[in-house]
Amino acid sequence: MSNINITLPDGSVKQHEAGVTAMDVAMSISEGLARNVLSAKVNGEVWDATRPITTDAQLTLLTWNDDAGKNTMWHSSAHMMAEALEFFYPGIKLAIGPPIENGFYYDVDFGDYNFTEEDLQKVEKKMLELAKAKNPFIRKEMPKAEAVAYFTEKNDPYKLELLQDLEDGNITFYTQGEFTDLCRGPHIPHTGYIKAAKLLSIAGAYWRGNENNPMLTRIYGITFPKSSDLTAYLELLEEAKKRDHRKLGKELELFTFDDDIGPGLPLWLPNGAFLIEQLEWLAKETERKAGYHRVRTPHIAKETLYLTSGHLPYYKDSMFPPMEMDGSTYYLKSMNCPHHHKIYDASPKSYKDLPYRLAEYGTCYRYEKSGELFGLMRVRSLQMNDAHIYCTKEQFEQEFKAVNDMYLKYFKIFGIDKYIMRFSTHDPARLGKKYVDKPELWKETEDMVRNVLISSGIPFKEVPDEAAFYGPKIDVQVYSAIGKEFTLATNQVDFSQPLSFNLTYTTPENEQKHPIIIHRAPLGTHERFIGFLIEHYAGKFPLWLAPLQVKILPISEKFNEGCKKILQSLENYDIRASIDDRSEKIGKKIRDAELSKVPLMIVIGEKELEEGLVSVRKQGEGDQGTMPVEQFAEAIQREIKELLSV
RNA sequence: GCCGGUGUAGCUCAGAUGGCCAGAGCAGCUGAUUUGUAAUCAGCGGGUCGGGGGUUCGAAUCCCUCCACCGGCUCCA
Repeated sequence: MSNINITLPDGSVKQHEAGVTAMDVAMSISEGLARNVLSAKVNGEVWDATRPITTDAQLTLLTWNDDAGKNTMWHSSAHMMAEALEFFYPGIKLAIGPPIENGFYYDVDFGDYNFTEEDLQKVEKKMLELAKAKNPFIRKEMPKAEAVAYFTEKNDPYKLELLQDLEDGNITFYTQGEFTDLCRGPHIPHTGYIKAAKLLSIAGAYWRGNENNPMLTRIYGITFPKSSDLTAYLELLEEAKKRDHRKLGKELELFTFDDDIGPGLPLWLPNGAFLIEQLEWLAKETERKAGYHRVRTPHIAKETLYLTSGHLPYYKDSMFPPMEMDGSTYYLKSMNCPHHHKIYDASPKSYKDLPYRLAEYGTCYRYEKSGELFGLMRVRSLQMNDAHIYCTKEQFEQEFKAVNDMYLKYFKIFGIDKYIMRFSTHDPARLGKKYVDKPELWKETEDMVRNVLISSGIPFKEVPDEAAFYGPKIDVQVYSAIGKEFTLATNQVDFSQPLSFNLTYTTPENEQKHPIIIHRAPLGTHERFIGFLIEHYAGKFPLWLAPLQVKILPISEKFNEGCKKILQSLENYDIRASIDDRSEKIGKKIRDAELSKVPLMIVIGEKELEEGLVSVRKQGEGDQGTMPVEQFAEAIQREIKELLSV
């Protein structure tokens, strides 16, 4: 047996016999480490920790602390769940069972059986039994013909379909206990690594994600190497539920839905409307300083507008149905762009007018399919922080960068630090179908955007075939407290609509040229942005946003009159306050104020009124001691200023 | 739109197997109390049991249908 060199992440090289496994290497380091190894990265590829290594290799041992290690365990867990399912429901057909961000799922065709939540528990129990058995995962390479024969015998059309796309010589099977599956791997050494399992939910899912394919039953689950991890995870889920914007929106009286108004059409209650006005104020201030003009446009327009813009053929199905009026067809607007283009075009433009920036909190209506609606995050009526910048090619870089800087400024104000910029480009194969057929312009604008992104040092991820039909776009992806990923804001480049609308400007050489358009919406829509903020802040809005900033709590009704004077002084400082003048005990008033998440409370009794002081209490933090009213008010003003000047 | 689930008072929820006037807590209103840092006491009002249709002597409960919401899938200019 010859020796091979194993290079570890710290750069050290160890000699081992060829055929050594990652597990053997781990053992040679320490037994404790070996117990935690789930899989291993061998020359960049994730392998079973028990798979023999026959050549010199870079080796990274993967444990629960590595995403790849977690994925290995969850992937193995999906297999184990499949084994448990086959135990109870022989003859079911299995589709795919991958690991996901939090756990794993398996798509299953149960035939006529209706698998419900009640069935989850016994499957869960069986899984734990299988885990205890410490069944090893055994990898086996398989010729394609043999694999096809196996699944033909097993009568599993889904696996056979998957096999069609796989190359012969590249097919592996994994077996653990009584279960064998077509699988690329890798897997954990044996099922005993799984100490806790929870099946979370059941859902329908189309085979291969195509809505024309049959619907399978998807079972979601999660497993852990320690049962305390599971408990912690379930607590986290509970916490997330408390932050759900739909729940908090009701509790804090921000918005509501009504059957007679219609699905996806939020009604903004006074507190929610206040948030909207604060955001609009912020946007207006920011955009004024950045040289935008504010405009206003109607909520409907003629069909001809959307034919010119080219939106109609792409989006007809997701627009509200048309209205016939006076011999013309009208649509509720689902985007503001063409309206703004018409404003640009209302008068001739010269190069001296550019960049020309038009901003509007525009109200749009989109017919989202009923199943796609989701609280405030996906709605049918929305108010967008929209603007369009018309500029020359030479101005593009600077304008685009300014827009990006505005995004970053907003993120700082709101303390959003977990986000990614997703740069969506076109797919040349779909020119003329999904994308306007201008290959050279696509390349040019995509290069321009990419260059700005690189030169400004903003981290981004490039995704092909996700662009808008008229140009590449940058989406800002954020993560809500309940773990869902959302596009919060979007930023697009458009070389196409200036041509469709024949928008031009006069150059210094007295020629007519088309501008480039930047579409941008850093605060997205009120609906989604506020939905996100509710979860982001868990309903505890920062002082400048909080609809009510201070709740004044008199110790007893005797002091209500005195509190009115304090209220008056706070109002003179533009502070939003109100008095709890009910005949309740102070403990009750504090409790109610705390639950309503008002950021500041002041407790007022005989002592305070005599000395001209207020006893300050912060939401969630308790008693802060006493201070003069003026000092309290100035502290609030100072904090707000700091929050907004980033 | 598709698969599965849910729908009882403003909110959170009880109401096996169909059977006296459909209940509780919180919130609301009225009164008493006049309170020192997370729930004072008493009384009162409030419900087409999501809508419609059916089965039955009798339906919140069983069946059909529509609507809305929830978990996903698909989609997201």
